[in-house]
Amino acid sequence: MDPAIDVQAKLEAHGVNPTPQRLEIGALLLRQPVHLSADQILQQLRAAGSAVSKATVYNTLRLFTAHGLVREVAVDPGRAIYDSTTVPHHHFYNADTGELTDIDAGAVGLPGIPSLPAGTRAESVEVIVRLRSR
Amino acid sequence: MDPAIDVQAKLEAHGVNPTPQRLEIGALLLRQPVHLSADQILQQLRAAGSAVSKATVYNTLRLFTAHGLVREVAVDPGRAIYDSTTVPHHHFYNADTGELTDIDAGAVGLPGIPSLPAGTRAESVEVIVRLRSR
DNA sequence: TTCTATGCAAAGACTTTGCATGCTG
DNA sequence: CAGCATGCAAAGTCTTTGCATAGAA
Repeated sequence: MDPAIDVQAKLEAHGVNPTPQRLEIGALLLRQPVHLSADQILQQLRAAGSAVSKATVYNTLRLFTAHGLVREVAVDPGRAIYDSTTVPHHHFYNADTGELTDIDAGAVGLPGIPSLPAGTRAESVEVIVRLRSR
Repeated sequence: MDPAIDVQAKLEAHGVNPTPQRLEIGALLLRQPVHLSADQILQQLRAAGSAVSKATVYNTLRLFTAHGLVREVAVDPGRAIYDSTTVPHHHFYNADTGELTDIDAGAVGLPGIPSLPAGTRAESVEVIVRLRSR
């Protein structure tokens, strides 16, 4: 059972055409829970000898996000982090190391979100606990 | 009681030298609770006839943040929003309009943040409720 | 062959850096 | 006069766009 099959099936299940570049990027993101920036993905591709362009990495990440294969995490204005865990959950963010750690949604109670502004619906509730190394 | 005095006093209380440019930027940010991006601040300065450069706006915002006069809110990777309310609180973020609204910290219960990773201390806990227009 | 989808070079947006200028002791 | 603080032009960094290419009908 070639693990590449998993990635291909996952792309197809989400309506994404499995091109070679998307399979390469998907292999890095979709086989295990990871938090990666676009640049980290590009580094890993280069290290593995791949020649996928930077623009294609960005476009692919945008496509994956639009199709629900990954989630964008906003912790640092200035670079997006992509999270391959798509079920609702929260994050520790260590501002000193840049390290991002998952917090299970069940571990955080969230009673009493106030009523939403008129004409809107809630799309997600995200808790970020910012840390500093001690 | 010239309101400009307020801004000057506030800068001095936080150890920031009140230069003309900083007073101009402070007047936009520090007199009332606002959420502004660097670009919005630049627009407002230009509209008021000011000639402060873009770089100075960015540098000043960084300085204000370092001295606790404003807080950076990470909602959109790609542009920072500066919040003149520095006491702990949370946010609604309308991804369609870009609008950011405060949620009082008392309105959201947050029982059970799991124990922190070893060697770290929590700096802040931020809840972001993402909205879409309906 | 025409039409659509794909991938990347080049362009754009946002932010930081390095240095010229002017002020302080 | 030496040294430091300040503000901005220019140089990054990160991301998106537009078009050439390749593939499908």
